Formats: sequence, structure tokens, C-alpha cells
Amino acid sequence: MTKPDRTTALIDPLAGQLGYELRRAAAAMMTAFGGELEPLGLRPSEASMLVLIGSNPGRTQSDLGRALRIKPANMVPIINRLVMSGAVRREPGEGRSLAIFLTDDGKAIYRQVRKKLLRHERRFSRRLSRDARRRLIDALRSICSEACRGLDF
Amino acid sequence: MTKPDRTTALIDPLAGQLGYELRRAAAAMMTAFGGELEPLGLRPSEASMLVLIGSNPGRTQSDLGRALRIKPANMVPIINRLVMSGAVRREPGEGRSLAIFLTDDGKAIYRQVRKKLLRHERRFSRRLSRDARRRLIDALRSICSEACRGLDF
DNA sequence: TATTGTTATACTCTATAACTATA
DNA sequence: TATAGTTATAGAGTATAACAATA
Repeated sequence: MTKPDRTTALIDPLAGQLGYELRRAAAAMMTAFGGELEPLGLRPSEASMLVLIGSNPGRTQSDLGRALRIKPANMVPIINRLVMSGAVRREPGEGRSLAIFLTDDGKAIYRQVRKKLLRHERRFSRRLSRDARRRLIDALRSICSEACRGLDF
Repeated sequence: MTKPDRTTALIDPLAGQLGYELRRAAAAMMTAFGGELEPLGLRPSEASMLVLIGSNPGRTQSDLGRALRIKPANMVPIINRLVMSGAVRREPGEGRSLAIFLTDDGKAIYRQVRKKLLRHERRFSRRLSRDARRRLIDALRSICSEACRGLDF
């Protein structure tokens, strides 16, 4: 039996690592966003989709899914829940495709979500200068496109 | 029946949003990291824990969990799997606590994971200048600490 | 009693495979 | 046959509640 050290601070070899810090920051923002959405009864994925639909009424489910990199199989429950909540309606389109629209209720929720999103973004951008924010977004995009090199998306 | 528009590019109202771009970049890096770990039979959470243990041998399970913000209930299966794979062993410590160590096999895997982590970080930092990387990490930390304001961690 | 660990369970997002329906 | 949508299912991370064991 060895006595475990419980006084010395732990060494965190992950601190300062890009992937690690990125993951933690993203998780933190996501958790906060989820909390803000709770009163609306929406999950982050549903709220994102609602906003996308509001900006692109009448587009097909598969187009919407592609835009947010959500697989068709995972689009189904997202749209289903939005339909069941009365925010969205499906209309038959060409072929098997379904055109997605916001209902009047959905438009009201859409405006609420946009407002929450704005506040959320502002809260987390507050400490960043305009320039710093710009650079941060650029860096994030470059990371994203690096990951996508050689992949299908 | 309304004909869905399938020619015009979609408007992405989430593009340029901090939370959205952050989430995508983090998911991209995480997916890439998961792929690199596959040959080792480790999940990202297990690999992270292995690296933490290697840098802090003999610390308790709860200390390790706190360091990576992993809840005690979620630590159990992570350590279990590392033990079952032969990389880690538990030793009884003070009270109910368990001191965690790498086995000799675990030390070999640890070195492999560190190497993979280094390559991974380098790959995604390549396009960033030393300064840009520093600023990025700082921004990520400021986002993290903003989220943690008013919370327990 | 306070801390540590464990079990069970549920939620959210993601992924694949196999299927149906339509042009 | 190619595209769109659906179903079922599994994996990964995270969360809570309830419980056991130890000092």
C-alpha cells in the first residue's frame, strides 16, 4: 500500500494543448447555451436548426442537414421534435424530399432564439477586441479546414 | 405543394458565430484525435486520463477526475477500462481512496499516446504562428473562465 | 458525518446499416 | 438506379441520484 499524494497540485500535461483547450471552451459555451435554451424547451441542435430554417424557409431536410453537417438519420428526430412542438411543418417537395417551413409559432420562437443567441455571443465575446475575435474565428476555421483535408466534407 | 429551392446556396446564420465555430473546430480536432487513437484501442477520454496519470503517478482517482473535470461516476468506467487493458493499476490509499499508477505496459502506451498527441497538436498548429497560437489559447481560456463564472468549477 | 468510490440510469450528439419511397 | 427519408441501434461523453465503505 502506497500513500497517495493529496497535497501537491497535479501537473496538467494537457494544459495549453490546442485540442484540450478547444474542447473545454466549446463544452463550456455549449453548456451555457443549453442552459439558456432550457426555458424554450429546445436543445442546442434543435435551436440551431430552427435558426437555419428561419433563414432558409422551404429548403429540403437534406439540404438543411448538409449545411450543419448533420446526418440524415439524425435529422429525423430533430425535425420531428420541432414539428411536434408546433414550430415547424414539413411539405412534400420534389421526389421524396420534404420542404421545411416555420409555422407562425415557430417564427415567434425563432425570434426568441435569435435574441438569446445574440446575448450569448455577446457575453462570450465581451472580453475580446473586434480584432481578437476576428483572429479567433479565422483560427477556428483554419483548424476546421485542416481536419477536413482528405475527408468527404 | 411548394417546390423546394435546391439551387441557391443556403444562408448560414451561424457562420461566424463564436459558439458555432468553436464547436465545429473542437469536434473536428476530437474526431481526428479519436481516429489517431484507434490503433491503440483508446478513446479520447481514456487517452487523456492515461497521460494525466503518467504525469501524476499515485494520485487518487478523485484527484485525477477533478483535474479533468470528470465526475466520479464517469471516472469509474474510464479507469476500469484502463485497468482491464493492463495499462493501469489501482492501489488502496487512505480512506476509501484509490491511488492510480501506470503499469510497465501502461508506460509504453503512455509514450505512444504522448507521441501521437504531439503530432496531432503540431498538425493543427502548423498554420498558426507562435503568437497566433498563444493568442488563441488565451482566448479559449478566457471563454472557459467566463463560462465558469458563478458555477462551481 | 464527510469523503470516496460505485451503480444505475438518462440525456445529447454522433455514426452505421438496412430499409422504404420516389423519380 | 440514384436520391431522400426513415428506422433501429450503438458508441461516446456527460449528468444526477442513491448507495456503500472508510476514516
